Amino acid sequence: MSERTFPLVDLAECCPTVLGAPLDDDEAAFLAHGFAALADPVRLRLLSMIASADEVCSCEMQEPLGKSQPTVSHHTKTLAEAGLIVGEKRGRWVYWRIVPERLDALRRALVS
Amino acid sequence: MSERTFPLVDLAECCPTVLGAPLDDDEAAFLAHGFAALADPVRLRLLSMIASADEVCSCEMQEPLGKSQPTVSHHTKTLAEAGLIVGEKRGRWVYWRIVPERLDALRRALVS
DNA sequence: CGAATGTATCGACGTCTGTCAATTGACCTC
DNA sequence: GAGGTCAATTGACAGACGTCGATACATTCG
Repeated sequence: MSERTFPLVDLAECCPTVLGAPLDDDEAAFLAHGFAALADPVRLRLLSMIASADEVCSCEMQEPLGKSQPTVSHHTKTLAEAGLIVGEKRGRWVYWRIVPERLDALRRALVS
Repeated sequence: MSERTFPLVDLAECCPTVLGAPLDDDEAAFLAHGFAALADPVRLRLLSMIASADEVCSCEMQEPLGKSQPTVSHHTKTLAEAGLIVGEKRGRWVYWRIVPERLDALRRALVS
């Protein structure tokens, strides 16, 4: 392989990280739960739609995803339980937003 | 199996990101496959052990993980197929190393 | 009130996944 | 070669997961 520079300093300050020291059981389970929420194409598309629009109603996502209403509801629940999104009910609708801190924590876990 | 090459430069600059614009099906599937490899506590501990020691023999990981030899082999295969680690056979042993570029690509997909 | 609409839950189904015992394969050493 | 050691594969099994139709729950509007 060609040369590679290691940006060691950066943001490796807090939080459990995969690549620093060996993880214990609890840290591994916590991170695995987060990554499991990202391990499905439909959920990733859901997440990207929400992130791109800042706030999205469930009813807006069903059609572009090509999935049934129960399926969309199931996936939003999974993402919410993983702490990646939060929903707010206004009237008959539920509006979802990204939780940037949680995504950041997962991202930082992968810092080299 | 058609071989597809990813130049390092492209990996460093391009690549799908979850939070920028809505993902299409292919991008979502590609990322989901990567995150799925991270979605298991045993695999995360495996990965962190390899990353911490730079190079690790399979035989060294079986005991601290408390898993059977076939199970460890199964997980290393999963990680390798996701492109996160590579193995080199030397004599009777297989030594595993991290593939930083692949982890970086997944990490960058989560950039806000 | 009752009808309509958006969401969540339930039940069922097929598929995927994690696990291990048993076996096979590769390699080393005597 | 024979026997020993490490890794990969196979087969089997239980549990988790993605999906959808049907249904129940909430809220708004006549």
